[in-house]
Amino acid sequence: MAPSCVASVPIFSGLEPSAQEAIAERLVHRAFAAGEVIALPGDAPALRVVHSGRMRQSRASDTGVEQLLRILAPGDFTGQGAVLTGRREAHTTTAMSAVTVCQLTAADLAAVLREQPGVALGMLVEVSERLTAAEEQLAAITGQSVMSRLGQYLAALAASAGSDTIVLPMTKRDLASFLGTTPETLSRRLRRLEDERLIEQRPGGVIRVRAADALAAVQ
Amino acid sequence: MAPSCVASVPIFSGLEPSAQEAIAERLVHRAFAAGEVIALPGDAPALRVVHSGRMRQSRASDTGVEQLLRILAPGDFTGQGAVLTGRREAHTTTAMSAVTVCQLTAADLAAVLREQPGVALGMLVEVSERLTAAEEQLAAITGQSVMSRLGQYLAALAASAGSDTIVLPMTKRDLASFLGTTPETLSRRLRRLEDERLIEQRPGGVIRVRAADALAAVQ
DNA sequence: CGTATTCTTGAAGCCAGTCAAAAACGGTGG
DNA sequence: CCACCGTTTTTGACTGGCTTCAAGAATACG
Repeated sequence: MAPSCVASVPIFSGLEPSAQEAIAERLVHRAFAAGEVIALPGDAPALRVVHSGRMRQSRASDTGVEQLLRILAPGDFTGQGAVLTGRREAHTTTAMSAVTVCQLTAADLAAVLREQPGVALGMLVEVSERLTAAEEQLAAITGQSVMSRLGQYLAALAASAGSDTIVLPMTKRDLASFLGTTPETLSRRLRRLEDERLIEQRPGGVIRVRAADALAAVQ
Repeated sequence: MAPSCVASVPIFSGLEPSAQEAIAERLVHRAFAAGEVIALPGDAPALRVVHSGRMRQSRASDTGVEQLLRILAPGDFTGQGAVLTGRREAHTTTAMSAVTVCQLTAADLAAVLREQPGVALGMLVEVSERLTAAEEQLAAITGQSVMSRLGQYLAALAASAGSDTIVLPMTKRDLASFLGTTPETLSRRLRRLEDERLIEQRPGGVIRVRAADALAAVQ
């Protein structure tokens, strides 16, 4: 399992076999059951790469309101913020399903980055994309209504799925947190989109997008 | 000026003199007057390092509301998002004062990153910190009141200045945008903080913090 | 010293949050 | 296969923080 893990991870897969083996030796594998906590704020820094399953990452504000930041799928990594800056972990990470992760301590990651310059570049590209996404979301939350954010989210989901029937990749409660609102408001906005004939809801978080263009342009 | 520019920039300053010279040859220097636009959404990607002066970076939502993302001081860089992912520039960057920048095209940055592995690592650390900051702000905007965000901002400013008298590093209009609110609301909240004897406002954006602890804990 | 911004203040309206409870859903064991 | 239970989701009523629009005051700058 160890070598296949390294090979399946984008930031390591481009390396030569000998380099991959060196990394595999340092990696620690861990498994978590659905719902289990993988990391809490204040934990020691560690780079974690998802091998299988999905995990959710959130951050609580001072008042306790939780903001869902992202969902990590196989190949995605997390923990670079704490590892690179020497701070403690700032996020809460939990397993959404049964999850296996490959873990690297701060010291081991430092060694890998020194020996394998390509890894830093791969991580840099990924972190840059996340930063752009976070900044886009910041602008959307301060400048657009919940209705508008929801419409764009659903339109984007349909576009990336290449189908007009989509399955929400998380519970509606989580989607509300991700969009920066409450489950009550999300429910009402979905209802309004249905009333306006832009979507059609079916059980199990299945949504049929009837007018993607209009959905992405909702105010 | 060219060599001193490379030496004064954190992501390049650690390199050997010969490497710095190689980078200096690729750098293009540009100067901007206060208020001038340095980059607009849709511009061709380029890595820009601030040499002198300060510039502001913002992002507009679909409805036109502007979100101030950050202010760049000498040594800070921008444009990595577009350069690394091959997309077009997403932010608006303007000069707050007279500004000189060192610029690197996407192709030249790629060459530098290939030849100088240490640069990618330095950029990775910086971009990671920005991502953490953006995520923190995201959680603050969805989970805390304007009052609370303002209190924490002022307390942090006083702490980093090491003094109880601080000068706002931007106009109040910009601060409102940065905090995700409007100038009107910011004005009212500052007034309330004065009424509660937590701060004291003086002309020119000068604020005396009278109770930093209470300020950081305001709800 | 005049003028354009920036900032402040007032009044009114609305979007979204909160609290509360009913309804729907999904999984489980008998 | 179906009744049961906990969770998720929905709906209703209400509240409130913030935004908006508008106009006046203060400030900065040429």
